[in-house]
Amino acid sequence: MTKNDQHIPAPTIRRLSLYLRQLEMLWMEEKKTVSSKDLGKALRLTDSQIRKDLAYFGQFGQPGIGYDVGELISTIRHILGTDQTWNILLVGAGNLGAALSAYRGFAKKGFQLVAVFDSDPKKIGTPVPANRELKIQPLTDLNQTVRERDIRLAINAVPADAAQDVADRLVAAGIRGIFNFAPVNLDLAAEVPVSSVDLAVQLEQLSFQVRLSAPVDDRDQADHA
Amino acid sequence: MTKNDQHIPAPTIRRLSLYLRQLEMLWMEEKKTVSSKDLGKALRLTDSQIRKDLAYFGQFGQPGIGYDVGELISTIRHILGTDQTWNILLVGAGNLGAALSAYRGFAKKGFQLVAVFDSDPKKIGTPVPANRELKIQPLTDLNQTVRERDIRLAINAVPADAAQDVADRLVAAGIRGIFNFAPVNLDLAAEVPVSSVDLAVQLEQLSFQVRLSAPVDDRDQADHA
DNA sequence: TAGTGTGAATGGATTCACAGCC
DNA sequence: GGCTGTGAATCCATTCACACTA
Repeated sequence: MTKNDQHIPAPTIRRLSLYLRQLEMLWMEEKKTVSSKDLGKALRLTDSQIRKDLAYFGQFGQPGIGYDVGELISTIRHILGTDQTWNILLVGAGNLGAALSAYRGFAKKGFQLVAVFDSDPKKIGTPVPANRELKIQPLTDLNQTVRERDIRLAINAVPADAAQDVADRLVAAGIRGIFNFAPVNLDLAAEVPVSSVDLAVQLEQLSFQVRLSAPVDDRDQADHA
Repeated sequence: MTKNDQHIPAPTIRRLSLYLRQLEMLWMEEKKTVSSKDLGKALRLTDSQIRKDLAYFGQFGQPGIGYDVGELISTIRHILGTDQTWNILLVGAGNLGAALSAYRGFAKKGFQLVAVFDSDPKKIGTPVPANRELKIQPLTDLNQTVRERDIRLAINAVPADAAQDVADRLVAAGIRGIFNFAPVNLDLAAEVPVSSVDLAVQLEQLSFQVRLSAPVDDRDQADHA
């Protein structure tokens, strides 16, 4: 599928998801084609960057016209692997876990939550809020469920001190990729990709950027914007 | 504070947060010093990268010894701006908002949630779950509350179709940085930094990486790992 | 005319390699 | 011996510029 298996830059892959999101919006608005310039304006990227990114995977554009929105959506979905449905599981039925299991955005992209696990004996067997077909399972079910439901991706939403242990068990059970919410560095075999979101770290990054643009320093607020 | 206001690469800033997280762990374990090599091993980075990152801000290391853990923690906190407390607010008291308002990790890093807003009239005035001191406020309170509580950062956890409107109102109210959970590109003035987390996009990225390392293609699973 | 695809040029970030210090 | 700080070299990603096409 890719043009001849050269190496594709990681930033390109990240942007592909953004292109897709924007293209899906255009599709809703019944736009049939879009140029790299227009896409770039919406996403604050240069047009040449978009063309180069897409060119890694083939030639989809029509000179003078632009890209076909529908075709490009299918293509990017295929590249990213979301043209098929992925079964996913969730470990950790706390506050965050509950919110994630209720989130509709996953299913919209083809990620189907098919199992929820927790280590708290009091929670085992209780239904998952906002997804009444699922019951919370014990971690001892992990291997069997992963095999039976052909699950490749897992969301890890347990507290920091349990995260590494849970991650190890996920990998042992056959999980191939982990979406990690615990504020720790998971130490896993390199073949198991990990995508981490550390909520507090993100805020920290914001606070830095805010201070850059607003040199408040050690004094009280100076309100000359 | 920085060594003479040269430009600091964005990736360096991102890594600073990871260094800090790791250093705080070492601090718990009562490690007094750490070398760039050790830090690098834990975070899967090269030692020279860590030294270069830190050198942007001054000279903290001792040749032959390494870096003083406690001192480096204070320094990075100061650089990132988290040596002081930031008041933050949250808009959107749905599932995700509830989980975020219950999250302890923010306070641990010095981010104090002091107000929660929602547009649903039925929710106005009800207490915030897991934070009984706060009551959900209407968006019309925004300007006043931001001013009175000196809030600079906002978490935007409203549905996609409301996100841009809410973001505009946040900026108008004086918010300086937005942590955005809606799966849309916010179009804001460049001076207002935005840090976005799109949960579905992250899973998409994972699915791509999994397919890279596990060429399953269009056939059934091939189980020669 | 409007817009793609792509080699060449540029710009940034990472790694190397080593002088200097504990 | 162990480790930092930093110029130089390398590597990688982005942007430029233009031939080419509808």
